[in-house]
Amino acid sequence: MRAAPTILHLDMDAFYASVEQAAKPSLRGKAVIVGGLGPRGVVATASYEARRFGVHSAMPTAQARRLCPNGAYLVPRFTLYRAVSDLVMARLRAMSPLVEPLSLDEAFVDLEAGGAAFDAAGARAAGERLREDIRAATGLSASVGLAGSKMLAKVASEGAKPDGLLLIEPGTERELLAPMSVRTLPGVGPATGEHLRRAGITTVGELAEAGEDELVRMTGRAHGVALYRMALGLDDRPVVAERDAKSVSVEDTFDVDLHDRVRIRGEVQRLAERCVVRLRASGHSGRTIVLKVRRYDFSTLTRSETLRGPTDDPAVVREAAARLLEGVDTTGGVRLLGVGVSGLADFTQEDLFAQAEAQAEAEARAEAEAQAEAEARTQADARADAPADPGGGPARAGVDAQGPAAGAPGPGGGADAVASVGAVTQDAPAPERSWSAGIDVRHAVYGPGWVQGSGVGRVTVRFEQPGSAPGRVRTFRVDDPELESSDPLPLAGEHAKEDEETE
DNA sequence: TCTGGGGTCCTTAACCGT
DNA sequence: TCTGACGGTTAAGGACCC
Repeated sequence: MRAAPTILHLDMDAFYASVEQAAKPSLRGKAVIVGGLGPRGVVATASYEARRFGVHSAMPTAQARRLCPNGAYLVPRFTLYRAVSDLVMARLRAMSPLVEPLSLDEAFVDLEAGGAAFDAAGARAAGERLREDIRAATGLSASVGLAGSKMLAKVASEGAKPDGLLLIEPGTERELLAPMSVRTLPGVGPATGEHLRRAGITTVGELAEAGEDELVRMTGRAHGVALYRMALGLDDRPVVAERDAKSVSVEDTFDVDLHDRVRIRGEVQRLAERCVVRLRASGHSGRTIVLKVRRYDFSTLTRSETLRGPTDDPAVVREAAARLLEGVDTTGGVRLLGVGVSGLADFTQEDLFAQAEAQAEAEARAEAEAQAEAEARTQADARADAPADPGGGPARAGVDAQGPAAGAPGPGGGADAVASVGAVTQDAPAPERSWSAGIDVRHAVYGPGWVQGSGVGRVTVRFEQPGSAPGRVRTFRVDDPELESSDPLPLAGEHAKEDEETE
């Protein structure tokens, strides 16, 4: 157990919010909240300035607005975050081949495997170099934790935040952990935390004292064993580079609950299509179709069906999802619908066979329903665009359209159903362009900027860009022909240039 | 105006076959 | 032939993570 502290955990500080601040000079030093902006949105990330008001992630955006009414509320722009994340991950991979990304802003690195460090001094040096590197490449701050195991490295980076580095010396971990809350251990969330609290266990030290048998009895086999080992600072999970996806899913929460059964069926069909697009983009097919329904009272249920073989055929997934929906009572209203595929397989020869079989099966059944659904879909126009893939051909097509990517307003917040914004409704075909707060735009005269807000037929744009000084604000009509949405501009990083060539 | 979206892993129960 | 143990698969739900 005397492992050298050469496992590194990297955590970008308030990542989404920090990227937005880097991209929008006028927001530096300000409270920035990134998340869903609709009536049912939640906060994804709050800048440290916003956290001072009590805003934190997973909080309903409405509550955040009450706590911090003057913050900048922005919609997340994942393509931009992914691009920045790629720059960061590239730095990590330059240190070691053993890099395990956990999300866009977090990763483990096994420094020893890469020959980057073999002892505490070397690890600390590598960690500091990495932080400088990331700042130079992206302008963002990162926190680094170093320890002899993944769990401890993560605890360390948590303690290092923001913009710091913390190394846990081997031999000190038990004393270090003992006084900490059980909630600091990965895997202990609200439910387990409360469960343990009722048993009088609130610290990691008390967890260790309880003993393995007791913990297994309280929390179940796998959880109990893992908990006990973590309480002792024991964790021998390796850093694994490539972990393949186990499922693909899409889901939508609606601004208002859906009651109309026809509309619900239509939404399920749309979700199934989107799910398949993603499934194919990931190079997989899948065998189990899952329908998820969250009802008006927030109770959630799932229904699943396993096919005889894997498929990536939109028709097959659509029909399976429709079948699953028939077994669900939606009276009272539905707030969320989701469609997923699990039991993933890479494409293989047999798939073609299984697929044809599954399809024949499904087709035999659906028929009549499909008719009704087709009609339902007409009303759910949206910007579905969807090439539809009529011929039903194998459609294994290499690239398949990935959508307009980047800055496109995207379906983010159930664009339909809006209307609510009092009256108006000019002759023109409704607001077909949605100017979500935070997205990038370009004006024919004033150049690049971003949407600061919109409403009552107006959109307010701030004209500035990553390298520039804080910019001026101007207001336009939402249908101003000189205004268009645009792709995010790269952040102003010293070394950013070479990497962008590829984009 | 309470509570997103994308995942992972675990547990339990039912069922099937050996 | 009946019964039981056991393992694998499927389905459903829940906790947790970022």
